[in-house]
Amino acid sequence: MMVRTPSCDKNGLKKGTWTAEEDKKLVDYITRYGHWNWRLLPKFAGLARCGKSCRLRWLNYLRPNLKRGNYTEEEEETIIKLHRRLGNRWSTIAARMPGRTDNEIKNHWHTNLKKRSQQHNSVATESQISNSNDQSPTEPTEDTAFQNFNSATQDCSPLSQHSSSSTSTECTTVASTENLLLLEDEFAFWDADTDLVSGNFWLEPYMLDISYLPASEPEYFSQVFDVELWSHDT
DNA sequence: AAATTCGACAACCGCCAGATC
DNA sequence: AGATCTGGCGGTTGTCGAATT
Repeated sequence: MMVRTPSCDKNGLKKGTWTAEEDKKLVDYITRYGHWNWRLLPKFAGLARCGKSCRLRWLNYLRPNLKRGNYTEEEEETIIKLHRRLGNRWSTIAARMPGRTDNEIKNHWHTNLKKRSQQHNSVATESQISNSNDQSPTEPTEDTAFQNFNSATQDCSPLSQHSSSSTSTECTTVASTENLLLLEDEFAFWDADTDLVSGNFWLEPYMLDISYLPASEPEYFSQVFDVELWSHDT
């Protein structure tokens, strides 16, 4: 749908929009051999693309079981909530939302949810100001608890992509017992539906789920990919 | 009806961390 | 130990169609 002007980089590699033919080559190759090396993959797959471009195309568009668009209220609330806690850690947020990519979530955030979140925040701030005299300063809210966790573990948390060289021992020292208890509470939900993350979804990497596609799209996919498509009943 | 603005999102870019040589 | 390679991430851009003026 989004069409970028086709162009080539200095190495003669193609840039811009992927064609159906390129998609087919990429899917065919990965379905058969997997993605063992993104840099070399395009050469073996017969694509005049850089590895990064192939990787991105696969992860954000061609990978099986991706949902596309049509965010539910629940999903949007989840994104807003997670963003409030995690900030712009899109990949971490995406990991909590099976079928959604970090890129898609990021886009949806910037085009839809940011405004909504800001509105929510301004309302929340107003009510906080009006209630500030009533609230005990020692009583952590859901969000402050998370901030405590973040500040205590920001250099060593697996959630932090920019981890430093701090050792786990140092991190344990920094994170107070209180914070760790809060952490347990905060991330209780993290395990609540791990089967979504660690279960069939990830164990069936090459099962193409087309249940989310409009009626016309399975035909396109089966033509383009020349692979057997099926949706699973859950 | 034409021009302009806006919303959507695929894709690129540069940076970083970890792995490997 | 240092250099290089690779994968991954978040920020940003570019282009389209839709909506508005």
